[in-house]
Amino acid sequence: MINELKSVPEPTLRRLPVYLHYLKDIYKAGKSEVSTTNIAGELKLDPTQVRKDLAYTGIAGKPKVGYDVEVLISTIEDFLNWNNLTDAFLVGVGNLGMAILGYNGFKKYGLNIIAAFDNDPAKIGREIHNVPVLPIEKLSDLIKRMHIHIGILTVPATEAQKITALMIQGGIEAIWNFAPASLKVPEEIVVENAGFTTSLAVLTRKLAEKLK
Amino acid sequence: MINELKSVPEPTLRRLPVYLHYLKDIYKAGKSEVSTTNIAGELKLDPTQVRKDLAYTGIAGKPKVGYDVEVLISTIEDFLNWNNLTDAFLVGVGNLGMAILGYNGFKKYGLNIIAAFDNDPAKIGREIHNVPVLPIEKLSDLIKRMHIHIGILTVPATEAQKITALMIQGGIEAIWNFAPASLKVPEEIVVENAGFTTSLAVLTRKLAEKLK
DNA sequence: AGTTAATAGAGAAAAATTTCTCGATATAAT
DNA sequence: ATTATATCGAGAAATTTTTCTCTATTAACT
Repeated sequence: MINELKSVPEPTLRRLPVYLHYLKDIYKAGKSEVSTTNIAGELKLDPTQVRKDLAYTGIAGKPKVGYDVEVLISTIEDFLNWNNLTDAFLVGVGNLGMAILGYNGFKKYGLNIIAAFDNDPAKIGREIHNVPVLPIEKLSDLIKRMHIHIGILTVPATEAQKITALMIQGGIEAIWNFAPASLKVPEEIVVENAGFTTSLAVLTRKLAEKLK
Repeated sequence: MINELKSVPEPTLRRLPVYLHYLKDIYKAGKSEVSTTNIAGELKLDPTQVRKDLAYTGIAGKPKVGYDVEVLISTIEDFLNWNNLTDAFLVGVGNLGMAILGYNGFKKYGLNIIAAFDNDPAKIGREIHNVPVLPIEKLSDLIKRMHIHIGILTVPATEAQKITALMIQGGIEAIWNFAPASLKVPEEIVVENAGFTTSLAVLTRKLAEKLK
């Protein structure tokens, strides 16, 4: 039972990167200490909520002062495992897939995309932003051989389940799904849906509510 | 007070597009009726939860049968206002901005991107996937003149607040923010953060928890 | 027609999440 | 040293969200 990680409420988890970004901002601006009163005020949240969220990461603050910004940043990053690079495969080198390959900031978030896969002969064999594009046929086997844990899914919705099956066959642990589809996976596989449509639904509905 | 739209719990809102996708799938497959038992089983949710979610859209089901799939689809789409096209501007024609411009499925979600903005002279004046790229200087004024309600923000985090200010100056109503930054906006502006990092945090933490 | 089975919908209960209250503690000012 | 102030952290309360329970309704079967 040693080293077991306690599960965190998902709302908390979703706020942590928001804190992190703000903390990096003020760190760059020279602040070395910060209180939850300050964070909450800036991000329009409740101070107690921020305190409880931060408590999950295990950090301790000092009364009257708050938290050491530098320590807090690295504690959150550790908590999210963003200080360890994890290799990942990306499948689907379309518009979105290319954009993701082109964004070279993922290393900051612990993600290292080492290969991409597609079925378009025009793309296979090429390198996109220094990442080689390989044929889908090799996906399963390479996941297995290279012990890849994270698969990034940027294929059309129609292909999503098929590719998912291949990933699982190879032994993938987690899938970052950008397709607007809900994947069928065994219980133990981590799936995080990052499709635009969820977010867009929130936007369009709130706008409709606002404009009556 | 007539025509006031009741506000929906956000968790519900986030599930609606998931239902919608599944419903379209089974509709294509020829099913004309569906029960929440079925939906919930397929999406691994609780049937009562699905029923309560759907109830927000105002649809009524029939005992023993469930809901008419076609009616349900269009009811959800109406609810999200995806049956009305809303014009939008996109700002920041980088990797992600281009990918979004290249995805021509947004009309299905009620979104019509009619112009893009950037400060790169090499891009200004060109058309990307039939959308003209204009200089940032014109952003504010065109939002005002064309009564644009939705701004899509795909600029680097460092520019995000600056562009946000320009959008608000023009009178934007809602911002779909893809930058990993939390924007400062007046209370009445709708902001939906769609940055990757939130989603990635959930993925990497859950994976870390799973692998202990 | 009567019976059975499946499901919607309403309301209650349970669980999760957020917000409030308060005592303890560290810092700065007097 | 004493006092005043800001904030953490623990626990309680309130709120929101999810899950459970039950009744009524519809359709298919006997």
